Amino acid sequence: MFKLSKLTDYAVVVLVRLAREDAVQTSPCIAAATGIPEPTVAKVLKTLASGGLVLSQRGARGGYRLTRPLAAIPVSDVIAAIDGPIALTACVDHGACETHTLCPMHGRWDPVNEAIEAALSAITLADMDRAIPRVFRAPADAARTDAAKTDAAKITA
Amino acid sequence: MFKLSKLTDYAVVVLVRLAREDAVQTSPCIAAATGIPEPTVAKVLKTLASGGLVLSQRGARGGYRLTRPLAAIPVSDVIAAIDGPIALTACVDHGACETHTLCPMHGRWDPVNEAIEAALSAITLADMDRAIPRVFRAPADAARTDAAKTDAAKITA
DNA sequence: CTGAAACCGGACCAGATTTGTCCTGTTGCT
DNA sequence: AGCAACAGGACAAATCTGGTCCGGTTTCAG
Repeated sequence: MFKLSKLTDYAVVVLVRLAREDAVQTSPCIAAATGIPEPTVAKVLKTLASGGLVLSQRGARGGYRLTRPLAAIPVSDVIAAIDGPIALTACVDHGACETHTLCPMHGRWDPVNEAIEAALSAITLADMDRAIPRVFRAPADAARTDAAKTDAAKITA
Repeated sequence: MFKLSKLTDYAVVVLVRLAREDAVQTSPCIAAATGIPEPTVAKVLKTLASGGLVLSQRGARGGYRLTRPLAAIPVSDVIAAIDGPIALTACVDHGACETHTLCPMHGRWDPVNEAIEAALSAITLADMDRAIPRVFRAPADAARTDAAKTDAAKITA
């Protein structure tokens, strides 16, 4: 029904959260800060890493960090990383449906697909970050402060 | 994964087919012409009828016909009729997620949603009809022999 | 050198959603 | 009347997603 997966939603939250710190952040830490279950955060981060949106640092004291600023990440990249390439229907980019001869719609969705991709490429995560009503910014910031303290404690410990 | 349902795909095929005749057409007839199973065609048409995109004529000699020309039907209308209103995430148009205070992304997807809706409203079924490679234009009625050279028909957009 | 912390990558199950079909009215032409 | 065709919902099967868990590997700290 033309919705995107919840994982993509999470990915945006995680990425924005990741942008608030310079240091690498662990998935448990991000999970605590965002309220998303830890295994899910880990899964999202792994996917984002293989998509090249975040860098991973292995070993103790490891974690993740962004590869580019939020303003350089269009929404289309996040969706592509999580959900795979944007393709509204099976006909769009695979050469064709199995039966060329009977598929009366081959290539039909191409212009639609391109229009959507263009729209999605024009919006960056920085835009989405700005779009949050201020009512929700403050609490998020508060949560961040707390979490940051926790992080600091852990790091200095 | 950011795909639309197959039903929507069918709906476009059915609507385009419907536009080729002035007279009302029955669902069995359309099913035969498009190769889509008859019960499914009937389901799609019923949905489209309740969405106001086609008019139904009951009784013997009944059938369906378009309420407006293809050029006056944006893709967004078809999607809205089949899949419901366009809403990328649950947060988009419902007031909010259950827990306002903890949802750090309330309202975040709004600009994205609007961009997509705009892109979808700008493309009509007539545009999609034109987008079909010529190999597939005439032959919706009769399976053609030249299906092999579809590659040559790669869109010249 | 040893241990712990953290990522890697895949398998896995439960649940929701979608697909496609059918059945029983109701309407309206002939 | 009789028949053709739509109306509307119920339904089972299949697919997909969401979310979790596991063993393995890498790296840092003591």
